[in-house]
Formats: sequence, C-alpha cells, structure tokens
Amino acid sequence: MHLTLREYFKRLTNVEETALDEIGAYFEPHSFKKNEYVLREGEVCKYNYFVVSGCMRLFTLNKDGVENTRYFAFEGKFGTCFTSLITGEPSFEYIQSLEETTVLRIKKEFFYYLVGTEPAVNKVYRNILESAYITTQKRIYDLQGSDSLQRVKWLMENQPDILNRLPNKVVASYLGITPYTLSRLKSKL
Amino acid sequence: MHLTLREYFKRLTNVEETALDEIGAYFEPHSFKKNEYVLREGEVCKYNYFVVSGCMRLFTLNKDGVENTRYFAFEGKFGTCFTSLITGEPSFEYIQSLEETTVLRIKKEFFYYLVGTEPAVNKVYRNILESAYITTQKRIYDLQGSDSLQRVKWLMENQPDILNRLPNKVVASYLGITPYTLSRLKSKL
DNA sequence: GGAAAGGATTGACATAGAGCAATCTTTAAT
DNA sequence: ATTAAAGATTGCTCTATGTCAATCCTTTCC
Repeated sequence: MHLTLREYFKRLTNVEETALDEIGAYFEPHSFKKNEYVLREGEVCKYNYFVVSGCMRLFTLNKDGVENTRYFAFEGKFGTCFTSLITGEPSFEYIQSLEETTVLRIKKEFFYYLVGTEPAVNKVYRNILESAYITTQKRIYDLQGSDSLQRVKWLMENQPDILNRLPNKVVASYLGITPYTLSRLKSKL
Repeated sequence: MHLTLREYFKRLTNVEETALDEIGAYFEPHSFKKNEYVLREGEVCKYNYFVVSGCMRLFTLNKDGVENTRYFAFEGKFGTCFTSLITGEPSFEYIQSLEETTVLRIKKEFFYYLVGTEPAVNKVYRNILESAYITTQKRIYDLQGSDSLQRVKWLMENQPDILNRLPNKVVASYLGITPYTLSRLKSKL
C-alpha cells in the first residue's frame, strides 16, 4: 500500500499491517492532467479517489453556465461524488483536476465490499462521512448567514490554501459570489 | 422496542427480533412541549433523538439575533446535533421542538457503543450520515446557486410539509431569507 | 520569446433582497 | 369570549452584489 494512504489508515484506525496490504491491493494508481475532467455530469461515478498529490474539485454547472464549487480534495484526502456512488444514479456534479494530480482509486464495488467486511475501512468511511457532515453543516450556516466579506475573511483564516493556491475564478465559485465581487473585496483587506 | 423505531430498523436492515429488543432497551421515551429547547448553544449534546411524533428543528442564532435553520426532524426521523455528539465539543446550534413532540432518546455513549458492536446500528448510522450527506450537498448548491424565488418553488415541490405545517418565520429562516421577502414571494405564486 | 487566450481588475449601472414602520390577522392565555 | 402578544403583510427606502464593458495582466504554447 502506498505510504500516504497507509499513514491515513494508521491515523484513523489501529489496523494490522497485513490487513493494510490486503486493502491496498484494491487501489490502483492513476493520474490526471491539469484541468482534466475526472467525472462529468450525467455519468455514474464508479470510483472513490484518494489524492496523493495535486488537487481536484467538485462543482456543478447551472443552465446559465455558472459554476458552483462545493469541495476541494487536496493531497491526503478522499474525494468523489458520494451521492452518485451511494445511489448509483448519474452525477449532477463534475469532478475536475485543478493541477497535475495523482490519485489512488478504488472501484465502488470493492470499496463498499470492504466497508462491509473490513472494520478499518468501515471506520475510515464513517470518518469521511462524519467529517463531511461537520464541514458541510458549518458551510450551510455560513452561506445562509454571512455576507460576502465575512466569507472571504473566514476563508483567509481557515483555508488560506484555497485562496493562495487556486485561481480567483474558482475561489469565487466556492464562495458563491462572482469573480468581480471577490476582486473588489480582496482590495478592501 | 417502540413500533415506529422497529419499523425504521426493519426498513434499513435485516436485523433479528432479539437484537432489536436489546437495542430498544437503550432508548428511553421523553416528551417536549411546543417551543421547548432541547439543546442550547454552548451545551454539549448528550443524546441522539428519534422523533415519534411532532417536530424539532436545528438552528443557530447569530450575533444580530438572526436565526438560521438547517434541519427539521419530523416523525420517524433521527435528529440531533451530530457535530457536538461526534466531537464532544459544545454545540454552536440549538435544538427546539416546534410542536408538542415525543421522542425516543439514547445516550451518546450507548449509541456509539452500539454503532461499534451491533451491525444493525452501524448500518443505520451509516444510512443517517449518507442521507445527510446527499441532502446537505444539494442544499449547498441550492444556497449557492438559486435565487429566493427558485428556493421557495423548490420547497413547494419537494417539501410542502415544511411550508404548510410550520410558521412563515421558521420557513424563512430555513430558506435563508427574511419573513418579509418570503411573504412577498408567496404572493407571486 | 512572442502571440493568443484566458483571467483579473475596475468603472458605470441595474436589481434583488434587506431593513424599517405601519397595519392587519392569527394565536394563545386568562 | 376577550384581550394581549406574536406573526404576517405591504409600502418605502437603501445597500450589497450582480451584470456588462473596457482594460490590463498572466499564463500557455508553438
């Protein structure tokens, strides 16, 4: 099993080395060029992705062509369209690599097989869902209750990576504002 | 075990009757008056609640006194501040009964003990988290990408209960708009 | 290394939705 | 049933943010 993924499992579980090797056998390495689409709207998501290096984002495209970004998966994080993975229905969101990105990917069927049979994977999955729960509920309150300036400030303090590493346009689509507004707000800080 | 909760488990798992009785022993009935606070900001959440009848909501109060509602738990649903339950930290949100409400509640420690030992409870918890994941991610895209009118229309089509059963003020705090705006939008339909 | 394409910035203008106040309606309590 | 309290509606005004257009800057690619 790849070192980064091994560390990930060891941090969250007290799994045996032998089990880790078995689990690791289900993952295969893959890489994406910058700005490549990993999944498009309408496709059924078939993999769960663990990002080894680079960055992917999940977003939707509405009928006016406006992008809304919901999540960034940086190094050492799992990222996939869980909604499609769980339901088996076509995805309404896109996954895109924002940089040259290498991942370890595992087929949906294998992943859920391991969730059911390997306590370590069950635990990891539970942790992914719990973390997502905590993050997204905070995000909902933020989107409901804060104005744009507060949101930019929050991002600067809590996820400066996003602001520094990613293009303005993408950051704006994460904050739910236009690039114009973001540009203006940044000049006020 | 109470019938409603029994049905809930049977729908999601193929658990044995005997196991259900054991699990049920950890739940205790409790009731709340209308508008009673089940949990206040700053308190650590100690229970998971299964609503047998009535309705609870989860919301925050910001420094200007504005309420933002994130979730409603109607009959046959689990509802609690999972963020506090998971982390053990004080809650930043409130839980309030919106009607005369009866619940079955289970202590945090028992609940997570059962998640670790009873496959049926593990499955149910996984389902709660997965459902929450799917719902909240759609909600994020909605808050990011729709205007107020679209949101009201969406609510009418998808969760008319909320519009019909609950006061305007509460519905507005769920949609992230003021009661004034909601009132005006409703007259346009 | 220079051209082309895409992203960022900024000004002028338009608009959705907030805030406030007055009034009307419903709910709850005695 | 009567009254008090809370919620709903609606007119007016104001502000934050979106839209569009022009210009400037940066990256990419041959």
